[in-house]
Amino acid sequence: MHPWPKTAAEAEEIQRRLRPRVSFTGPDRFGTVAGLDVHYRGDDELSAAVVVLDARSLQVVDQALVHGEAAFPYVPGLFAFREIPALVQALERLSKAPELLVCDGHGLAHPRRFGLACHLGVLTGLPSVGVGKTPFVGEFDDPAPARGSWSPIVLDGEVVGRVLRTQPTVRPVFVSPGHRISLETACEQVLRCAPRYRLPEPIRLADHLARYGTVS
DNA sequence: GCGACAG
DNA sequence: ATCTTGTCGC
Repeated sequence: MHPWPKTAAEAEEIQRRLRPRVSFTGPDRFGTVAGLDVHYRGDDELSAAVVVLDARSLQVVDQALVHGEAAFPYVPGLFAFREIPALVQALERLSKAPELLVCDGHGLAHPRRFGLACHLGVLTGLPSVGVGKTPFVGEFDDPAPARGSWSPIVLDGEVVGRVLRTQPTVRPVFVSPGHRISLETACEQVLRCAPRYRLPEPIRLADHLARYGTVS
């Protein structure tokens, strides 16, 4: 991870410079799907995990876990600079690159339209989608109670994501495109990855791996 | 100016 | 993110 920012101003400048590289078109079928998550143990110590699943069976086919330190303080809007170095290292330890990255954090639904999912996608060149557990930016209505229901997240008059209900009557998740994917395909993939629980399986397993050191 | 603010 | 018990419901 080349020149890493030292100040918030530098970090924002990097976001504005990389933002134009984001693409919203790409594959709409994926053979493998990777979930990424980071677990903190203290102020700076962290564990970054990546779990790769067969997109069809949702069975684990690969995984990687790295321990390191946060690369930047936590600042809303600059969250990616904290976890990206460790997450990229974890991705490099996989036997082969996954076809889609499911990130724990927003993508386009970001103040400068360049959240963690976009950043990770652009740096790796891989399709990516952002899945947030809580809202960050934009306005939205509560989606209907049925699984698959959704409502748009609007920021400055632009649709930047969707509030998606992955399970009946369960609190929805916030989906936004990362890189090389459309909002429609992003939601389709997140829903397919969450057949049983609120959070998509790739993220649940990555969280478990980062937290306990093992999947399952 | 003040408050809110992904993980 | 993390600090934290019991409790309600399928």
